[in-house]
Amino acid sequence: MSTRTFTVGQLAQATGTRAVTIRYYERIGLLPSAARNASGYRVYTAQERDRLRFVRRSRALGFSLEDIRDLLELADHRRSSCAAVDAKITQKLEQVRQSICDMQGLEQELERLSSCCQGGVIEECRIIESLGYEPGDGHRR
Amino acid sequence: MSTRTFTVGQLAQATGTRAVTIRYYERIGLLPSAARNASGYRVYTAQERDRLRFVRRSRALGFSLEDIRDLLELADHRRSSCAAVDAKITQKLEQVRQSICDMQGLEQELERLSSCCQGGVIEECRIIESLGYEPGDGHRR
DNA sequence: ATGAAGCTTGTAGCGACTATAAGGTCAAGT
DNA sequence: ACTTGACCTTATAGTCGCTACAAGCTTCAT
Repeated sequence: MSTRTFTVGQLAQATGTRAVTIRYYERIGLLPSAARNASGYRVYTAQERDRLRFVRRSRALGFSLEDIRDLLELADHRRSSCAAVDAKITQKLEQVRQSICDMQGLEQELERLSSCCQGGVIEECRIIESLGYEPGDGHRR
Repeated sequence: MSTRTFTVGQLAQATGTRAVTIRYYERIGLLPSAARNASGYRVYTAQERDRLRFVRRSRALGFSLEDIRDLLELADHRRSSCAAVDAKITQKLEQVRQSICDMQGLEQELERLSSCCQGGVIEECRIIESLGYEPGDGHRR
């Protein structure tokens, strides 16, 4: 049995998180209060490392800390249905797909703007014009 | 000649911005300090409306307020080359494309996770497992 | 005259960190 | 034994782009 423990810095290393972020997660109650050694240093177990990994992977998938709080709560009830978990995943998937669409809209608009730049001066710039701006004559010589 | 003026609320209406946001833009110096009428209300001209429109369209394209500060500075120098403007657009386009790629990665990962849910209980849930979490036995009956 | 809507200012809050300060602890080297 | 440097502790404030709230003044329609 592995009884390896971690300091906050080692846990940071092992999970690709910053130590300050780990303390932040503890402060907001996303992670439980860590045990302390004689001099007050936080001490973590492999299980806590896994929990943090779960948090970080969920974050990387786009879940908010509130979402993750819910996911952890769900995950801790081993005998409950995982339908709620799947629902969360599906919902996030929908959000991500919507974001992709939005971004593709931006991409097209930026392409259009870029292509209409002929390399002249601001005064005739179609980009600025396209963005709805007619600068004043403060600098018109 | 149109000498129409706007109150902050009318400007909000005309540009799809909230009045508080307009005041916020003024406070951080993104928009110049507005003129005031006798009772201290802000009074805007059509030119200021256009400037705000430019800000909002740029925001909608994904530019940060700092980016927009730069764009406005560029746009106000009518005789300068618009190469710098085009560079900003191109750079943002690259960022947007990168974001789309990232999001598509997320999309795939979420699809994979969702498809591996067989509708059982958390204990056997591949989703939770895939996210690197092995819950403790606090709830194991 | 009254009430609602709109304006003013200032301050505090959101999410998810990040940065800074001021100090305590530990291991290694001299 | 002492110093150095890396690590740990706490608390507080800052980031971005707003949003919300409070407390009061103005304008407008009824």
